[in-house]
Amino acid sequence: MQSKTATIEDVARLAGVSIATVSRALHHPAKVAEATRKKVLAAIDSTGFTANAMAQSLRLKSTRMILVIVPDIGNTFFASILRGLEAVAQQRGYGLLIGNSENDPAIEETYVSYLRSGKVDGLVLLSGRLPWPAGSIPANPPPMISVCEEIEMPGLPFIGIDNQAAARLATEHLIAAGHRRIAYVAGPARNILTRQRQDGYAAALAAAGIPLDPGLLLPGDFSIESGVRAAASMDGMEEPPTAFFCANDEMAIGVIMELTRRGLKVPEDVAVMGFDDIQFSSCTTPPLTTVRQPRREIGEEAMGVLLDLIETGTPPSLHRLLPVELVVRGSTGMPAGTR
Amino acid sequence: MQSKTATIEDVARLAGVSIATVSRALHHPAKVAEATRKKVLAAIDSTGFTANAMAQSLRLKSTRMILVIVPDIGNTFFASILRGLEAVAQQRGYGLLIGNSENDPAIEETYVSYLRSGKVDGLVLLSGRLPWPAGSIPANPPPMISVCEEIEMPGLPFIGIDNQAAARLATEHLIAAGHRRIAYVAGPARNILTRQRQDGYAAALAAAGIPLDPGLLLPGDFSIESGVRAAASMDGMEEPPTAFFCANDEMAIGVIMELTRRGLKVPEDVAVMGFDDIQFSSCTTPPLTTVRQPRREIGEEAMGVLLDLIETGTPPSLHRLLPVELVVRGSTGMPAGTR
DNA sequence: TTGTAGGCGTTATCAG
DNA sequence: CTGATAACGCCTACAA
Repeated sequence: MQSKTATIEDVARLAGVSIATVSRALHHPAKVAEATRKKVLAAIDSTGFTANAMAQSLRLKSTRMILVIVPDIGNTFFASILRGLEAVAQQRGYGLLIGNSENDPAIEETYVSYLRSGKVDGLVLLSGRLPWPAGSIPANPPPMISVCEEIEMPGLPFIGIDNQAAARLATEHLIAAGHRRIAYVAGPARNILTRQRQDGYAAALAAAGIPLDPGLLLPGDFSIESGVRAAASMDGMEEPPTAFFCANDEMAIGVIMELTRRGLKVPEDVAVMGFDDIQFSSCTTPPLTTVRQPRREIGEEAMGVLLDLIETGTPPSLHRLLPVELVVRGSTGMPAGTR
Repeated sequence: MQSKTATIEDVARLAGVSIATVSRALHHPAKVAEATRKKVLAAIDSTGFTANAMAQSLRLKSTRMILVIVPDIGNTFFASILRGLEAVAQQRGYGLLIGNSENDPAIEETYVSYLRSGKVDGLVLLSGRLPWPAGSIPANPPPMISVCEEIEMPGLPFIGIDNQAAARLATEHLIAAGHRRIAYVAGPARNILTRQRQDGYAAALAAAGIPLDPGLLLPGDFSIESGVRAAASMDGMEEPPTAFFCANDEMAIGVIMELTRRGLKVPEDVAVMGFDDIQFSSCTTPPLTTVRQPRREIGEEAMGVLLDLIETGTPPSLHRLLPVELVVRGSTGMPAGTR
């Protein structure tokens, strides 16, 4: 229709009112006579007018955009969380800016600039760390929340699960099935999830009176390949584990692959347990027993808290843990007798 | 430091110059005396000034933001494409707004409003369709490009692969291995990828003098479950296929799962071929033979073209196809003799 | 080389 | 109920 996009002025002219009235008709319908409102709406319709978002944001000092920093967009673990985040954002009239950081400081730098320049109103951190170089947190940080991977910072709200309790649950399942030599395949050493899950693993062992064998603490980095390596490390052991508890599903998948390659049967010879319940965990042979996090709910909850924070300004200082669920599939079972 | 974010005025005052000079020092350093530039930079430093992006965008009529509509954020297929898109966007000073549409018109509606309200400068379509209700394409559409799933619209540039040729390549690999009864597991009926890949499949069959058996055209929807169903449909057949060519990897994974569940060996009893080479395709038992798309390159190329279009305004009307690669892994092989 | 001033498109305040 | 009008923060002719 129009060759350039219409402005509020065009609408005003066509409707025969002032631009103030047009704006009011849109945002405070009650303050405008029904008849003029109709005229304005008609004019908007025929001009195809849409308010310029930049002008609005400048005036209102709010963009209704939330930045989500995710460490790896290719990790399906984050997809459901993003869906949850987006669902309530959309519902409350906010948009989501998904930023894939790849753990690259240069990229995080870019995203920080979005905050500082006012491109977004708030921040969701899925990356387990603040996007600022250590120690240089700004004096007045933007509204933000950390999700799943807790970030230690006073006043920073967090939504996730009780990783220690969940890991303990998982390990207990293995113990209940008769396993006593259970390996723990860890994530990156400094990762908080790794540490919390290892604590849960240790707690379950302790409660069952099983001494923790440091030789059964296997390094990993959350990748499939590191799972493969962990399983391969059985080679050097005089007393190999009868079960692997992996800090995430990807590594568990790697473990299963390598075990299978070596002709070991899962779960008859060795049991494998994952963590997270990503989509493909039900597609392995055998399907993976794991711990499911309520990812969508985590996302929904997190966005709710953040938007409350933005809109009301009340720092909630919240630390909310959602319940997990043990998903027993085929990769765990009775241990292969005594070995 | 400062309790409210500094504006250009604060910087100007501190540096003892006008705001115009500050702006110039930032954007046209050559037009400013070296000494004053230094003063300005120092003032910027000590105020912690960052230009307000909304004000800039309003003034410049450009947001340097690109919207990417992806149909399903949980589909790992898109991750590498997004990385490619992001890499060149970042490099050229643009940001990416990733919009997950879930094929939901209501959500697409939201994203369209981003375009109309000037929140973004351009659009990348990974969804295979325009985000406007049929027939209501705006008179002056924003700069955009379709990727992977071609959208038929005059003047709309496209970057992807030659799906027909790729599918033919895949099918020929199966034929070369001796298969003559090859099933095709399709995607959603109206999906263009499905049709193009089926054409390639049919062409390969025709070239080999193998009649196309319509009973071997199996419905699917790109999901793992539909792959399971496709494999299960062997039940009713008097002459079951000795190979499955699936229109994507997810369905191939489903096929392998169901085949295995039925006690059939892959590839000894039945061969399976996928399409896309998603991450987990190397983790199935056996690992999946498939066709790899150069996804990162596709993303990079697409963003390059789009930004050229935005910056120079020249409609390229481009239709660029990138080469694919046959990735032979364990799920294909010699057919089980004559059957 | 620098400063002045107009305007980008909105919204909200304040008179009428 | 409606209309001027002043910001919002920035960039860029134009003038000095």
